[in-house]
Amino acid sequence: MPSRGQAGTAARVTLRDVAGLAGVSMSTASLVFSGNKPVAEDTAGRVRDAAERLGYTGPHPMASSLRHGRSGVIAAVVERRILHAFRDPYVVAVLDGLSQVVGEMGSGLLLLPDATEGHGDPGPQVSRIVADAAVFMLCGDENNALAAQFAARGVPVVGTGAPCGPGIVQVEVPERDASAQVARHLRDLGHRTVGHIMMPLAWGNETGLRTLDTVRRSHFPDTRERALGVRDVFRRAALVEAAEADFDSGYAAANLLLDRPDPPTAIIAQSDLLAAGAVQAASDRGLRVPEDLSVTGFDGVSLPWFGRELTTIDQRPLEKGRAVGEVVRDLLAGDEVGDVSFEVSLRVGDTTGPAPVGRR
Amino acid sequence: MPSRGQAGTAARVTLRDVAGLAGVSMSTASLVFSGNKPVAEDTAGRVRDAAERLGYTGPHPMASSLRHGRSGVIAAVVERRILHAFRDPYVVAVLDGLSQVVGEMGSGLLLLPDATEGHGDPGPQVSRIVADAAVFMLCGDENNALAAQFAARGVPVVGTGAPCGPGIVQVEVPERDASAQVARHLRDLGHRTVGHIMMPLAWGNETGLRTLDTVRRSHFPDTRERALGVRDVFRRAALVEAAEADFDSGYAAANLLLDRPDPPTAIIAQSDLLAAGAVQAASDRGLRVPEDLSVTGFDGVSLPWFGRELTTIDQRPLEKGRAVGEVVRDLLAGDEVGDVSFEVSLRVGDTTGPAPVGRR
DNA sequence: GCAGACTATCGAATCGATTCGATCGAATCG
DNA sequence: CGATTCGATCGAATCGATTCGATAGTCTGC
Repeated sequence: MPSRGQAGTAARVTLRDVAGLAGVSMSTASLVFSGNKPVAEDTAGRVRDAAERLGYTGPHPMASSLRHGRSGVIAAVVERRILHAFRDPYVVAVLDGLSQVVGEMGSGLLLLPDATEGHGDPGPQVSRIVADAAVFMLCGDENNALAAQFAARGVPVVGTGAPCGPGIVQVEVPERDASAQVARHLRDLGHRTVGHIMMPLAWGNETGLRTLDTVRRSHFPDTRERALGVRDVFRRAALVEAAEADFDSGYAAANLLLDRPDPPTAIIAQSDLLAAGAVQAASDRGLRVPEDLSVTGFDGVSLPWFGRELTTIDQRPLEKGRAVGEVVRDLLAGDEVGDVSFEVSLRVGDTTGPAPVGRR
Repeated sequence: MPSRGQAGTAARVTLRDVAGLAGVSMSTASLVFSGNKPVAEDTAGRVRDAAERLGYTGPHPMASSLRHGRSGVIAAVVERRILHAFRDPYVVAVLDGLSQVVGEMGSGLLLLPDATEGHGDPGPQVSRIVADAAVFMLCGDENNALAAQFAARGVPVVGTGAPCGPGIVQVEVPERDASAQVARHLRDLGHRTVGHIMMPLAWGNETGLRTLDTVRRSHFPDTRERALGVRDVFRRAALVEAAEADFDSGYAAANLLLDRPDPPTAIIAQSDLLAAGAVQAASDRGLRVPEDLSVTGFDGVSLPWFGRELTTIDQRPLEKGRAVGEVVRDLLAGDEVGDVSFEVSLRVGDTTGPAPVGRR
C-alpha cells in the first residue's frame, strides 16, 4: 500500500508519470493495467513498481470512461422522495434485484430522485448526469420529462410499465389480468360488495373516493390497469385513491370505505403496504380479518412485522428487478431487446375468506 | 424538441458538428452552452439553431467531467445487500437527507452495495468507479477496504463513525453517551435487571448471547460504543447480538433474553426496528409493555405500523443525512473540514415505565 | 543465412469538451 | 486622427487514457 502522508490536491499522478518512471511508452503502461494485450513480464513489473512508487492507483475513471464511451453508471430514477419511495419494501426489493445485476456488470446504480415528479423542467443539471442507461422502476406517470431527456440523448431507457414512449423498453406485468384474478378470487368466495384501494392516480392527490371516470383519465398506467382489472369483475366496487402507497394511506383509505353506508365485505388494495394498513384499520374497528372482512394486497413482499399471510399477487419483486437489470445488460451489450413480459401469480394467504353469511 | 426518428447508434453529434454548422469555432459554441463568457446574441442564436437542427442535446457529460475533474457523482457505500440495509427506515431516512443535499449540489447518489462487506478485495472494477466523494452511512466496520481504496485515490471519504482512518471525515454521534442516557432513564424508573439487544458486532454472525469481552473485540465502533454506554450504567446487563438490525432479529433476540432464568424487566435495543421486534415478542408471550417489560430503541424513526410511541434516542436521521451531505459539499468546495459532532436526544415514549413491583 | 511469422513496444490519433491567451475590429477618448 | 480599451471570437493546449497501425527485434524452419 502506497504511503500517503498529505491529503489535499497534490498534482495527480497520471499514466504518463508512471510510464516515464518505468521508461516505457504510455501505450505499454496502459496495456499493463488493462491487460488487453500481453506485456513482457519484466516490463510489466517495472511499470507496476513505478506505479506503486508514485502511488498511482490505476487509470483515472473519467478519462477511461470517455475513451470507452461507458461510465459504469446506471441511473435509477425514483419519482418521489427517497423517504417515501423506499418506505415500500416492494421498491427496495426491486432495487435490490436490479443492483445485483448491475453489480455483476461491474457498474453502479445512480439514484436519481426526480424532484419534479416527472413533470416540468428537470433542470439543466440533468443533462450533465453521467449514465449508460436509465431505469424507471416505480409505477409512475406514463410521460416523464426526464425519460424523454435521456432518450433524446440516446441513453437507453427501461421502464416497468411507465413511463412509456418510443424507444423505452418495458418489463411488463399483466397488471389488469393479475388484478382481475384477485377480484375473481374474492367473487368466488362469495363477496359482492367490495372496496378498492388504488395507488396514486397522480402525484400530490389526497386520499379520497373516486369515480371510474377519474381513473380512466389517470396518466399512471399501472394504477389505471389494475383498477380496470377489478372493474372487469366487480362493476360497482367503491374506489378510493391512496395519497401514497404506504401504510397510513391504506389505513385512512380503508376507513373511508368502511364508513360508507354499504360497507364492503372485502377490500382489494393495490399494494401490500396499503393492505396492511387496511387490516389494521379493520382490526381497530373490531372487525376480524378474514371472518368479517377480507383484504388483499399486491406485490408479494415480506412484512415481518405484519403477523399475517396476506392474500396477494406475488410479483417476485427481486426477480423483477433482476429482469430489469438483464434488459439493461442486454441493451448495453448491443442486443436487440423487445419488451419483456413478466409473470406474476396469485398467492392465497389468511386474510381472505368466505363472505360473511347474510352479506353475500 | 428535436425529432428523433431512428434509435440506435447513429454517430454521435458533437460540439464540433454544431460549431461547424453554425460557422463558429468550438470554443464559441462551448461558451454558448456553458454561459461562462458572454456571446453575441445572434451568434448564440445561430449555435442554438444548429444544435436543434442536429439534435445536439448539450455537452457530453463524460467529456465535460474529464475536463472539469468533477463527475457529479457521490458514492454512497452500503455494506450490505440493499434488501437488508434499506429495510431499516433509519438508513432510508439518512439516505433521503443525503440525497437532498446531493441533489442541491446538482449531483447524483451512486449506490454501491459492498458485496465483500468491507473485507477482502473489493475487486478491480471498484477502482473504475467514477465518484467525486464517497460516503459511508451505515454503522459498519472501522476498517473498510473500499474506503481505503477511495482514500488512496484521493477521493474524499465521509463516514458516520465507521469506517475510520486518516483523511476520513466523520459526522459523529456521541454513541456511548446517548446509549448511557437511555440506560439511566431505565435505572431511574427502578429497573435493575436489563437485557441489551445489540446491533451486529460483525457481519454474518448469528443472533445469540455474548460476553462483554466479545463486544470489546468488535470492529464495529457504533455497536461497541453503544454497548459500553449501557454497561456504564448496568454492569451486568445480559447481552444479545442481533444478526441484523431488523424486526425478526429483534424478535428472536428478545426471546433469548426473556427465556433466561432471570428475565429482564427492561430491554434496551440499539435500533428502533430491533425494539419493535422485541415489543412483539413480549406481546406474543402475554407480557404487557410497559407494565411488565419496558423496551427502548435507538434512532427515532417513524414506524407507521407500530402502534406505539417508542422510548428512543432521536437521531434525527434526515438531518444527519443532510449533515453528511453538507460535509461532502464543503469538502468538494475545497474547504478545510474537520469532524462534525451531531447532537441527539432522548425521547420518552410509552414503551417504558416503572419496573414491576417486586422485581426492582 | 535469410524469408516469414511472431512478439513486444511505440507514436500518434482519438474520445468531446473547456479554457487560456491571442487576435481583430469597433468604439472611446483626448 | 492616433492610441487605447473593450468585447467577441478563435486556435491550440489540455483533461487522462486507450487503441490502431507501424516498427523493431526474436525465433523458426529450410
